[in-house]
Amino acid sequence: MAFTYDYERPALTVDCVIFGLDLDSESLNVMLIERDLEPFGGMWAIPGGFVHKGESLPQAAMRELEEETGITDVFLEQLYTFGDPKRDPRGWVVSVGYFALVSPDKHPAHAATDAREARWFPVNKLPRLAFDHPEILNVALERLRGKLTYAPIGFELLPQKFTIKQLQRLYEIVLGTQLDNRNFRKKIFAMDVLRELNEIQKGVPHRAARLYKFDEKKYRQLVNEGLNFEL
Amino acid sequence: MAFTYDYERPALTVDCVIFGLDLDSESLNVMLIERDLEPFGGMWAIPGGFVHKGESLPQAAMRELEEETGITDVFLEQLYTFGDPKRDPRGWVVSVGYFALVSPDKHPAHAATDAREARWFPVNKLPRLAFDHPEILNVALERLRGKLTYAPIGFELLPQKFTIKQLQRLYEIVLGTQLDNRNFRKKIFAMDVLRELNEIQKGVPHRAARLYKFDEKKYRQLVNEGLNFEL
DNA sequence: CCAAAAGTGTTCTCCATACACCCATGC
DNA sequence: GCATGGGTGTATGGAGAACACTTTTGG
Repeated sequence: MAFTYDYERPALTVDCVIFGLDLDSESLNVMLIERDLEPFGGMWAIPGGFVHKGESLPQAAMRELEEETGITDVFLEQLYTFGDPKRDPRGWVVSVGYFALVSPDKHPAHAATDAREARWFPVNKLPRLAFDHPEILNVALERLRGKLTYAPIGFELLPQKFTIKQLQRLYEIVLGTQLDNRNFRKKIFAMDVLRELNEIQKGVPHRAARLYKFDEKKYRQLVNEGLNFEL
Repeated sequence: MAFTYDYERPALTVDCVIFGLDLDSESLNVMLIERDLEPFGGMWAIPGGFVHKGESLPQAAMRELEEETGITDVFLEQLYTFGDPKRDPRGWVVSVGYFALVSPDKHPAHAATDAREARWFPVNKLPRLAFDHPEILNVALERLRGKLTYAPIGFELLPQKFTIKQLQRLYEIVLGTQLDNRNFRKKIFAMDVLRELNEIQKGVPHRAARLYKFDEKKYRQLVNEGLNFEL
């Protein structure tokens, strides 16, 4: 029993890279908070904080998310653990990185947050970041881009009801590519994971597009039957 | 400064899932060690141990690997971090999981280890494992299988010089599929990442196959030019 | 010369790509 | 009726699946 205490222990934190999509400005955004304490006072940082005893890691990540940004109920996935002994000037602090995807339904990517000092930044117009947060953010971005093509996580960044074009824009924005309209539609419809709604877009100055929902039940079922999502 | 000490800290460990391939018995193996201490005394476990202060996580993983199994200089990649507060009956122990791939050149997957109590087990004939190690092992296996198809990590499990057939067997063994001989060759040659050697297999009672090496330099170069490895 | 595995040629099908076209709606 | 984006049809090439075939070597 005793030997678990024979070594000095690190402090343990979670940091959450929170992604949001702004379809108006066509940008992928990240939520950052302004640090008031030293070190790195006045700089921007990824939301995060210490893991409490008795908490699981995802619990800690969700708690910090809510405390610092007011965001709840989002897609959350463990990213990577950063443990370089010099990553925090205050001492030995190991951080488990998470990444979160928030839908504009739950939190508009251009609006202010409830929490003071929290703001969205476009991923290509980031301020200088505290600690090793640039690295964490890079890892998160790579993961998001990588995973987008083979897992249905993009829907987490869209409103529940979306048009095919919006879905396509999402892929184009995040991956930085241009996709052929026709072929994108064929591909996504071929997978048969969308439910067509009897509703159309509103407030556009041209033909309104049909709205769709991601059908998660059907998706799971198809996966069991051997489907592998790919876009 | 003081506030980094306001919370109780977890013990931090690394655990390494070590994969090896035995081409004779055609099995994917995992190296396990027999625990002598309680809890879980007498059960088998994934090699691992406490992270020391001043060490980075990969350093700790490599050190534990060498101390417990004698294995050095292998492919090592961070897997996932396991932090359930109940995962260790001794208290709060968070573990960063790693997975390692070892070549038969460096450590034959059927031989005994230098370290006492360390042994290879075929992944489909595992003993009961201590702690949450079954879960860690599953995550590692999924990662290995997933990554094998889109990253050139399979070569880490083969000797430096190998035949195309051996490479194919590797994929068949790990993925549990059967691959068409002709098509496999076409695919791997089409990617142009192997260097043909002026050497052939020895000691086989039939036509000897040509030996190849993975050409890492060429691979990196091709990746820069837009190649994406896939098998 | 024969068994056993190495290594090759070739057809067929399907799907990603490219691009032209028609449709619906607001102004 | 025309501009704007939504939505569809279809020819083409290339890659993967399937499978028959030839070559080389040890005994």
